[in-house]
Amino acid sequence: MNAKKRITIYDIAERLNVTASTVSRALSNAGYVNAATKELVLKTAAELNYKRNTLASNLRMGQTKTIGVVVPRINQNFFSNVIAGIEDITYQKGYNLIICQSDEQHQKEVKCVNTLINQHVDCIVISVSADSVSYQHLQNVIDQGIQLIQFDRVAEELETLKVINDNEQASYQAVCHLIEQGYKKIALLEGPQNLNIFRQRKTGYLRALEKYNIPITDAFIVENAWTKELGAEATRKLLSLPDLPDAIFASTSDFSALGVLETATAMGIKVPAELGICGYSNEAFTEITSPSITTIDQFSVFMGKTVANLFFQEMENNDTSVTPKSISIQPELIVRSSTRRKS
Amino acid sequence: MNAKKRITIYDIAERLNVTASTVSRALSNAGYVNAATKELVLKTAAELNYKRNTLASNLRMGQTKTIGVVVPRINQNFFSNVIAGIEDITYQKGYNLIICQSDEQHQKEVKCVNTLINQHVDCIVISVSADSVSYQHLQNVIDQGIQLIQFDRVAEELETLKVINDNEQASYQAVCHLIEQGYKKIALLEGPQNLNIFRQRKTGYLRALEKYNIPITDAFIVENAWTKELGAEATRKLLSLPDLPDAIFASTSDFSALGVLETATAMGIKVPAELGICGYSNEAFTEITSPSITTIDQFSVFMGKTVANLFFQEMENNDTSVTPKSISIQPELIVRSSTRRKS
DNA sequence: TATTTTTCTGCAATCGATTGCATATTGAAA
DNA sequence: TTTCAATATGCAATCGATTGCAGAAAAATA
Repeated sequence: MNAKKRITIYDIAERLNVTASTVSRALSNAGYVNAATKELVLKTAAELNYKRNTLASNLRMGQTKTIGVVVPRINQNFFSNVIAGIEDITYQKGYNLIICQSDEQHQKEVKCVNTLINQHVDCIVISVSADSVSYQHLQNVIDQGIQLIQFDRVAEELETLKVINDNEQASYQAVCHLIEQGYKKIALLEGPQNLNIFRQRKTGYLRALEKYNIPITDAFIVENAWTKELGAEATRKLLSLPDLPDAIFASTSDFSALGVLETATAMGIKVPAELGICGYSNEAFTEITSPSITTIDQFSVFMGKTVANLFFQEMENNDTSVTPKSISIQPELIVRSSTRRKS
Repeated sequence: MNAKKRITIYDIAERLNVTASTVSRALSNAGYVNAATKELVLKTAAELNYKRNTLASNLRMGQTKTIGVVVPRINQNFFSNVIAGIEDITYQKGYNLIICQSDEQHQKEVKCVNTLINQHVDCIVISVSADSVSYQHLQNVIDQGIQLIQFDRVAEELETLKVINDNEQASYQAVCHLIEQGYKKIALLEGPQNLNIFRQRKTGYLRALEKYNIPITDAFIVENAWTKELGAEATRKLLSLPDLPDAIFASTSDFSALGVLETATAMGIKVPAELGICGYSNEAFTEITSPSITTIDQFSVFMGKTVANLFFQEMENNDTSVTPKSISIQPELIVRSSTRRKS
């Protein structure tokens, strides 16, 4: 690599017979600088193609104007949308993003978080990985005086800023909708229960059943079915029970719901007539399957924007004033063909 | 914000009655350090919860072990997959990623690139935005001695490392396939011609027609139809021509192809019997539409890995030895129901 | 034991930008 | 003309980690 030496403020200073101080002041628009000098500096900087060394600047200033984001999977729709939302806001404020992927592995997550701390980011935004158990690394972030914002999948016991979906309510609504459509034996595909979001979705499911006085059937609750394949497998199992369910709520994801749909279709079971299907996330494809899949929209881009805005708000009133520590976004049930039996 | 002072090597040094030099050497495993001293340093560092200040380190060392990535849209499947691929490799090597989004706007792209230069990233990976015209900002990157790697959408005139898809060949194959299936009047939905990829795809289309001695019908070539909506609109236009096409190659994206499919279906035109449809990108949904859509897989994650590996290779043999400057990945035509007329 | 080599540690400079303090210049007010 | 404020610039320290050089201590060799 051609490691040419970069132009620094000293080069500019030398050329103009002033000191670096003056150049610095001219470039950063701070303090007193003669108008003519300033113009000269600016002109010379442009000529020499000067680029400020952010490292040096940040080191001196003690802040990096950088936000670190840790998500389980960058290329998962929900997360990439959240990131896009964050980026939208932070870009406007002149902040940078460093993005890390935990790959759903606790150990990698810890490593990512530590790297971000070392990088002196001003804030860490995280959605914890599925196999997280300990949260020492997050406590660490707080101890280092770095703003920590959790979103979606959060460690509830940690006192941090949080942006979450009201999963329980959304799930409750979805199941109520199924019941109102005449489904009576509703199965639940649930996700890893160490994640708050999946616990909440389960609670919503149970609450809806309770409201309508529908007994809970243990066999209808299937653990850990959050990929298309696992959804398909769960469906095969459910549909071979002596007492069949008449609806399946894939609370884990739309992919899981897709697995359900494909399996049911392959088995010659009619959706929604014989089996109702509801997913979670409002992935783009849910609209174009046949039948289209009822699901829950999480407003992911908006969620990202909310996270970023929360950070900037918190920055501004650093007077430890009491700001709401947890923002809850109301997801929306999107009813489509896969659950519509009544007009 | 609680800006607690962080522990530095000086704090450790003071506590142990040695100098920062020794602490530094102990922590970075470089130079001579007494084994006992080293152990003490390590122990104390852990106790005090010391985190190295990467800013200071990078400033001194002149390298950041960071790669900047600029893409048009973070949350577009192809790009988020490429990023995931890059991340996979760079993570293993202990490198960080800074991700920026140009939003398909040239001006924002320039700003992103400049920020990355300021951040002293070791490498910039970019796929240019749709409305790019000038490439001065990229020339800048090179001039600053930063490794530049272009992928997918590249400015061909710039002499940089490139990782591209063989778009022309893929497009050629797709159209040949259509012709072999008996389609004779094939329309093309093309993308912005200032992007190399769309020019290449058009060339492939023309080459295929030529091979089979099919005359070019200007009315069958529709400009700028790269969203679902634009694809739908183009389809309405095409299907109201006096002389109808019998196939549409949405060379821009699968979304465009989806627009075609939906419009055709709504108009009561049978796919693939009356109209063949081929998309581009192998988005997840192409598999689950009915009929499923023939498309081209770009191996996006692999592409990301290739980009990252290329960077590290280039790093290692910095002796300006001649490495291939351009890697071409062969995309794969995935034939599905939307174009299958013959068994 | 004397000499050379190896190991250990400290000193001080460095990376590039920023900033408090001091000094110098200019201009305005008394 | 004197006095004070405002403006302009320089000096030098600072942010935290790294490293070449030098001297001291320990170990190895003659």
